[in-house]
Amino acid sequence: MKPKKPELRLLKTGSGDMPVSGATLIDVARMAGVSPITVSRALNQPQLVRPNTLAKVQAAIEESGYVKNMLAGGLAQSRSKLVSVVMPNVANPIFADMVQAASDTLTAAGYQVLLGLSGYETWREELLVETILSRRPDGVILTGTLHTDSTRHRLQKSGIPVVETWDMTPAPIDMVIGFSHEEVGRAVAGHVIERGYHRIAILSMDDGRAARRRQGLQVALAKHGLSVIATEIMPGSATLQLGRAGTARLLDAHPDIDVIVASSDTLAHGALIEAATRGLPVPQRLAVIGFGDQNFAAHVQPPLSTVRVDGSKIGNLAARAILQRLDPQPGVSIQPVTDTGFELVQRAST
Amino acid sequence: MKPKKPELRLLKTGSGDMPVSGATLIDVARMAGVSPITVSRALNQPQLVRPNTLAKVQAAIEESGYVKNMLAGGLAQSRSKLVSVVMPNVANPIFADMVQAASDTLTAAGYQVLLGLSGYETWREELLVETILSRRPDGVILTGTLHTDSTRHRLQKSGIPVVETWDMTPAPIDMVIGFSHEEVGRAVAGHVIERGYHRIAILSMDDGRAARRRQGLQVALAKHGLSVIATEIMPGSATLQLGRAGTARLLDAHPDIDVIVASSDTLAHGALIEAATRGLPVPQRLAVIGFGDQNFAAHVQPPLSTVRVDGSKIGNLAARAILQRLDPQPGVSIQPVTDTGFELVQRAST
DNA sequence: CTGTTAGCGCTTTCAA
DNA sequence: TTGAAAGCGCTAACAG
Repeated sequence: MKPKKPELRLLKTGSGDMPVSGATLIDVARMAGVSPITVSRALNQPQLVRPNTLAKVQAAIEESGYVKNMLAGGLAQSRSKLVSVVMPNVANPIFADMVQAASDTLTAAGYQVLLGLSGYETWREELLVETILSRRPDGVILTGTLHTDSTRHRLQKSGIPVVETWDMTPAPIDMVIGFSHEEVGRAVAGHVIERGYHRIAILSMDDGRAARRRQGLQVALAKHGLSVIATEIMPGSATLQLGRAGTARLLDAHPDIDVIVASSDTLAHGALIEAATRGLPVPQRLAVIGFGDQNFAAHVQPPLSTVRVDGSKIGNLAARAILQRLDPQPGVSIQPVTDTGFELVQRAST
Repeated sequence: MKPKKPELRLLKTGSGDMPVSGATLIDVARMAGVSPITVSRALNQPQLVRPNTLAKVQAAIEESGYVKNMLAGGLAQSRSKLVSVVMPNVANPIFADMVQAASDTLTAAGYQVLLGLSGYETWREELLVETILSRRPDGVILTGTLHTDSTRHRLQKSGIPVVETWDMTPAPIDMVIGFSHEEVGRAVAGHVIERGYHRIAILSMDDGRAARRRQGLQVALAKHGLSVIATEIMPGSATLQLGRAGTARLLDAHPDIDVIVASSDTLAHGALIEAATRGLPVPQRLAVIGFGDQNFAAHVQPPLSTVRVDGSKIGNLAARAILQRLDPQPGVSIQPVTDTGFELVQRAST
């Protein structure tokens, strides 16, 4: 057992040498001739510190190259200023839009984004969420409303604000910002029926939300005595190639298909290319309907009909919902459960 | 001054009640009838703990719903298990590919990604890097090699591994994984010259790396007595619309342009659409060259020539470079400075 | 294999 | 307006 000399550390750390690696708040305090807590205040609540003192502290900070340690700060305050955004991947532009918007909004409010890419399996998400919670984020934004029980419980017990996105659910973990995928399917069905298509095919990714849209579509079609004549479910993540390949398979098996309902604009775009290659006029001979739309559908050739959803809007709303919970702004109000809506965008002649 | 009773806290925290919010390591320790450090070991170095003890600890963890606190752990160990990935945005697919790959690699190694979206101005990046450093990440992956002096110094002083990406530089902060944009420009020039194009236009974003490519292109062209007859620099971030609009401006002013060199595939795609709208056969009447390529160029109609770079590869290499520094693997070796190369992909007839 | 002690760097009471 | 003391929850460094 050695002698207890707390001052010893101070002397060691601050010895006249260069500030080799990291200056601490205590170092800054000593340089400025004030107590550590004063430096802390100068940093976090400058209005509580006399301008004179403030100046001394700031000089010391400059000179020492001090960088705040949020690990220590977060531990002491139980506030990490971290918000985690969890989604399957960032390759899909609608997710990229979501993180981008969430990040912008959160950064502006002094938070940082802990990125969690979960893939499409809930057990992966479960592992990820556990790791994420160990960082004590101040909020979590999830994609979708389908999670393991364990994920739901852990998040609920954590007591931090949680937003589920891109979908609706009667039993949210906490807050929800999304829309009904079944309803999207129904809307597409309405459009298909109205246009009089009969030979309907689905080109879709292996993804739960896409499945819900297919479901909504098929149920609504059935009510009108229509059914889907072929379905192609692609594994992995959507690419133009997959869209082409899937379309080729569909058309090879059923040359008389008159409309392809794709689960994403990327697949739909692939379908357009395949159609062009085969010399099938779109939409006269073969109509193609997409989903997603990054102001995209109207600009490819030929233009697509698509269901337009706005990842930026969802990301922004989700971030604002979290922020509103963290420090409530009297003026602002965000519905805990919000339907951001979707929009069926038709090309002139589809 | 109150009596010092450290035991008091223990009694308070662990009072027979429900584990209301967060159980701590100490709570778990008491439940398992061991010391805190044993729990810590059970979690981090299970092989050092007798199976019997381990079981008791695990039971206690289950029962208490304990979640590790990495803020505390990180503070104690000075290792946050966090790596920050900084890039202008995540909307550009090549950047999305980069984060995705970096995240995959880092997650597999037990690290998490702190996302930093910096925009295209170095002063924004500077602010961001400062905030990021306050989280004490174990590594930082930057985009580009153009940074403020302050950014460079702070990072260098921090002593953590840093990788700059997407570019080469004679004076790296630490490590570099990228390629020369001037050289890309030169390669494009070679292609243009070889094909005999004379009426050369540039369609580009307002971005430093794009500028370097333009520079390389123009210098190389000049050596062959060629010059660019028109340049359109678009603000903001690349979209199909911008590509169309820019192309329209170029063609309106110079109807005889025979090749457009675009700074991204998105812009190039926009150019294709505009060309199609005007009935200009590509590439017979107007050739279009892109940059980026997410296996994209070959699949749009008509196909593009493009300079292919691989965001995934860069992200993966960058992550591995960081990891290799954090705990060196004898077998593995990654060049501190690596040229990932690029590839000029030609369509058959361009 | 397990425990004791002493912090990591910051912020929270309270007090001055 | 400033300071002293006591922790936040965890782990390193030694013991035993």
